[in-house]
Amino acid sequence: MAVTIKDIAREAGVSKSTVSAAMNDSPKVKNETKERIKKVAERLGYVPHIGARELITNKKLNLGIMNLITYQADGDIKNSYFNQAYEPTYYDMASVIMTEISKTKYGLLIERIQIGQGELSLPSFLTSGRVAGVFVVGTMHTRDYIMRLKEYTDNVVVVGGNKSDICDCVRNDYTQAIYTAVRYLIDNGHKSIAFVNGDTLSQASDDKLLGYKLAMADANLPIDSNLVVNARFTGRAGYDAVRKIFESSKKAPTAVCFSADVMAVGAMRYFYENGIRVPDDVSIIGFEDTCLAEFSNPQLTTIDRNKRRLGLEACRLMLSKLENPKRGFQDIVVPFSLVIRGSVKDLTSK
Amino acid sequence: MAVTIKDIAREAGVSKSTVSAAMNDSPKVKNETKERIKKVAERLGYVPHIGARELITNKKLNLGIMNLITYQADGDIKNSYFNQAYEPTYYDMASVIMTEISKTKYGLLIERIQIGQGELSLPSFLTSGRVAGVFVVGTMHTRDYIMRLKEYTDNVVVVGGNKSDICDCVRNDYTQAIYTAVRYLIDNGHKSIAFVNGDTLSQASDDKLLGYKLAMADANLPIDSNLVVNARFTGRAGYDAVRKIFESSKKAPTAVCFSADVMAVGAMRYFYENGIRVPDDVSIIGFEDTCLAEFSNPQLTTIDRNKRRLGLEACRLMLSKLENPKRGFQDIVVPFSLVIRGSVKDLTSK
DNA sequence: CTGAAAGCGCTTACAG
DNA sequence: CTGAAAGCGCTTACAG
Repeated sequence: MAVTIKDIAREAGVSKSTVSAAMNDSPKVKNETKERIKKVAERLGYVPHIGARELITNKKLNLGIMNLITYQADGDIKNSYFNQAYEPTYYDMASVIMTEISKTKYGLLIERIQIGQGELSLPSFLTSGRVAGVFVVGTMHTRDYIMRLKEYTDNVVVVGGNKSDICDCVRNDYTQAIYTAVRYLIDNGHKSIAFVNGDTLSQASDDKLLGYKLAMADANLPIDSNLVVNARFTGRAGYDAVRKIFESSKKAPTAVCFSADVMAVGAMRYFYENGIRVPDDVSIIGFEDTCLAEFSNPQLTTIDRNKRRLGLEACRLMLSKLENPKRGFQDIVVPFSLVIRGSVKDLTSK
Repeated sequence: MAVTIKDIAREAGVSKSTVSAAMNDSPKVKNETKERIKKVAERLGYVPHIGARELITNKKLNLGIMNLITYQADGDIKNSYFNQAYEPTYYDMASVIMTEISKTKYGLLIERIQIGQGELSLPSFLTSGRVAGVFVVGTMHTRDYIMRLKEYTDNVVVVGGNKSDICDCVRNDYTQAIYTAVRYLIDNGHKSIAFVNGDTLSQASDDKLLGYKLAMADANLPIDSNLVVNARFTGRAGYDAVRKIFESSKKAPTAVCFSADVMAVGAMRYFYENGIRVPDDVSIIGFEDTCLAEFSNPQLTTIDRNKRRLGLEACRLMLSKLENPKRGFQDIVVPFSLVIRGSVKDLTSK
């Protein structure tokens, strides 16, 4: 049996109420008594019972994080990383949140949720009433889905998605980000630039396309609709996208902007297999800055979303909402940055 | 306010005891009453209060998973993926566990723990008494550390570590695995084979070294001690290891076996930068089968640890221990398999 | 400043 | 087969 406030009360010669007040640093308890009680608690190895506390305060002391998984055969992590959604991105985001939340009084539950296949399943930590709030990671959800979550809790923070009027959001300015990427290609002398956009179901795809169009327009470059395609967030999709572009175009583009690193690195396989050299024959740029970008050869030039900051802000928002449930929803836009590595060739100095 | 058994009792015209028994499918309740009660519960949207249940049963209804992180500056996920421990491996393992545990009555808490820097920190879900058991992912821990964990719970399952007499273990036969990898190189005609082993602190390094030695001995191949090095589990370490080997050897080895994919792919950067072609000039083989292996060019031949099976067995062990706390500790060895891709050249057909 | 009492939502003997 | 009572470990008014 674990030690309880009753044990401490007996040992310290005070009542349970006093122990409780002392452990919660209530100003009602004399400092001397408080210290004596705390010392006893320490000695006895007292750990408050979370369940009892949740019961009496009518507040949950856990938070949940849900990774929205798509394109994957039923929980099977084998089945080729190349063909499925690239999950390490979720982990990067989640890992910051884990570290931050572990410093608070909350525990952090985690669940992977498969969505996009008919009915939307909900995380069981939500439906079983375990959590005081949830972090939703990823862009592949709809407003309706968030509404479903909100039947269980009002404390929803979407990390790396889009602006929403029904929950807190932490995200990047996707239009500006892709604009910056394409602009960088243009500044390096590229004129024929393909754009491999993300999934049509992703909330960010429209913003990204706008960024591409704006950058091209600002440089007075015409847009060839054959060079703009949508693809899923997998290596395979990136591979297929560039194959289609390079096999069908009379004159291949000199550069390709991808709306996710995973597609860019997938495309590198196509280039490698076909003797098309990066960056000598084609320049490419990604978006996200995953480990894939740093481990590829050449290393991928990309846009760093600042996942650490994204996670930090998400925690801040969650904690503030928990403190002050009535405050309005917030939308935090985190700055991104261009990471120049080795996949873009400068055509101007040539 | 959430609906409680009291509400259901009133609505169904029975006592709280009966509601409780009915919801727990006790045989003591007549089927007819049971169904009536369940229907009411359903209609009212009843969700049992986990905390209350934990309190009265004196059992925790959450489990914890801890990812043992090494080589990393204080929770900072930026700071170069190339230079730090490769975490997606943890995520792969954890992801299977998430999926499995979400099907049970347990919730799953997650935490990243930095170890190997002086004092061993414990996950707060353990010290705060939230969990009924913990999954420990990774090889970078000591027996002492497991003992520390066991001060809090007897239900510890180490996933992907080594055999232990004080907890359940799910792992691979590292000696056999590396033997198989090296043997594959030998079968492809390689005679001068370097071995980049893992961190000296990893529990598996000794086993792996043995596998290398056995394979070489079985083929009557001499071991050049200059070709056997230890390295940390980072891309940078793999890079540095092969640089050292290739810069110092008079005759470079024709093949290198790495005890982790992350090091192999890190080494590919060195080869790429120095115009050493894989597999034409040097053959390499990894261990683990991470996404890095599939996304590299050429794709990395490696050993698949069968992470899915590893995670599945870990869950099975945890659940069985929870059911039957007195059973002895088990040691499950999961079969691995060789995944042949494009990083090994066949010298025999030449 | 300290203590006695009530009660959160559940389960578990025990009585009928 | 069903119900009344006790109690898990805590916090929160309230009384002194």
